Amino acid sequence: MPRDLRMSRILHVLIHMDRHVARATSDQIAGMISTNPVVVRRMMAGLRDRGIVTSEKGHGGGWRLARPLTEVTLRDVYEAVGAPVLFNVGPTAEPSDCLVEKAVDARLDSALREAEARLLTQFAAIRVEDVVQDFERDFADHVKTQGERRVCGGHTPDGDAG
Amino acid sequence: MPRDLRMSRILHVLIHMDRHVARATSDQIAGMISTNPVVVRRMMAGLRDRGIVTSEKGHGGGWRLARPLTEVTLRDVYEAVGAPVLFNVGPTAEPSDCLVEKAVDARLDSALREAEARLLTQFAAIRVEDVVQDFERDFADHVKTQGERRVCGGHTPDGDAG
DNA sequence: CCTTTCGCAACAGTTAAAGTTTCGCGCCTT
DNA sequence: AAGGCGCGAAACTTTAACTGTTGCGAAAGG
Repeated sequence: MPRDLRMSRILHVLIHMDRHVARATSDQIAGMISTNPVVVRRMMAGLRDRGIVTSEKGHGGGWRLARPLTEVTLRDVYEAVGAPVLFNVGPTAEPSDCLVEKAVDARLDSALREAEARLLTQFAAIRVEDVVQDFERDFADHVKTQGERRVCGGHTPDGDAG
Repeated sequence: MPRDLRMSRILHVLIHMDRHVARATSDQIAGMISTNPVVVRRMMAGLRDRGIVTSEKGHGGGWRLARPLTEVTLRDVYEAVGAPVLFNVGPTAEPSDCLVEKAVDARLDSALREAEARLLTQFAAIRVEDVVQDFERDFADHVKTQGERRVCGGHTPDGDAG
């Protein structure tokens, strides 16, 4: 159970916006992911800087998708939150004079860099729209077996339910 | 949160013990990795439980390797420190009722699990002895180009220089 | 008996994300 | 033009895990 939840939360938000609420205020978004509007603005700022969403102030303001989710990959989202360190483990931060430590850290670094490169490649290959497809399949099954049309937090797939 | 340095530090220690100091007290080991003996004992406890090292109390006590480094892999070390969470990013810890969140977390989980499995497989394929080989090659170069025989922290490759 | 050395418990320090509070500043409505 | 809405940003506190530190107990040996 890792710590940095921003990717998960942002994907959650982007999909809700695409499917259910074209425009959403930070307050409404905060409701979707059970947090508060300041945290939302902090997360969304990176997306705005990368042209994934836009923000508007004042009455009728809030957040909108700036491009379709077919043109946003998980890697875009990862970078939009500042490309945080992926691994919780790793070699010592600063190089040492000790040749033993150098050899150890070189090995660890090599393994971790390869794993990181692979993971980022995989992130780049997954469009947010692919996750939407996953959701739609799950949702169809859910409706069929349980007759329940609500998704979560009062939102339905056909419109904003506040 | 700072990165988890235990694997790096333990590998450093194991190699020094194998090459330079057959027996070492927690105090001496703490000197090798610039920390204090309590941290050392905490790290080494897992290795002892897994039969990688042994500890003895009292005069002449301390730590010893219990088996050759050809029989210890990076994965053994990883598990000896409690198999900490590898990734710093990931989905929300607890499953949600929201189908969107479920779809998001399933995708992230899938990508991360695959990356984790690959990394652990790679750790399992690297014996600590392989890192010793890396070190010996580097050390030979070092002696050739700089004529310096010290490794670090006052230890030489031929014996304990406490 | 006394020193050495590990074993263990308890607590403070560090770091980055998450959560909160409180401003200011545009923008739309009236 | 006034007022409320909503983002922007700064300044905290909280959280979680490893790390660092102190103190006491127990075992081993001279």
